[in-house]
Amino acid sequence: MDKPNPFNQKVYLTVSKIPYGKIATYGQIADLIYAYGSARQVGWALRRLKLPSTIPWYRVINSKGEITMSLSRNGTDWIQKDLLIREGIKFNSKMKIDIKKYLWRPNRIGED
DNA sequence: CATTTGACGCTCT
DNA sequence: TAGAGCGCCAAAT
Repeated sequence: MDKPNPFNQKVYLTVSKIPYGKIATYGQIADLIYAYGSARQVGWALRRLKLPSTIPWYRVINSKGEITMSLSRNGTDWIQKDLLIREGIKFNSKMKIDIKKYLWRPNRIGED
């Protein structure tokens, strides 16, 4: 079975805080867990998730405001798109999200 | 142990 | 605005 890595746990914890209808980027998550520059490791952590999961993994996208499509994801990328649309997030003609509008802003003062 | 791969991201052209 | 190049770091081969 999977050994619980501290890094992964931090990723899952942070991702779990993303509110409904909002999104976060890989780099943002990495930054929040004090691992600036390790965006790829965030992706690696989410890849290890078994679906279905209680973690809103689908609310994490890349900095371009789009879902990272990859054959290695075995179709989970399209599932992600569907789930986001179900939360009211809109995609434009280029399959992109208005990141400025939906980006999650972690514990700001007076929030949370 | 060396090399490649990958759910990323910033910078330069 | 788009695309190419480079840096990043853990896991897989």
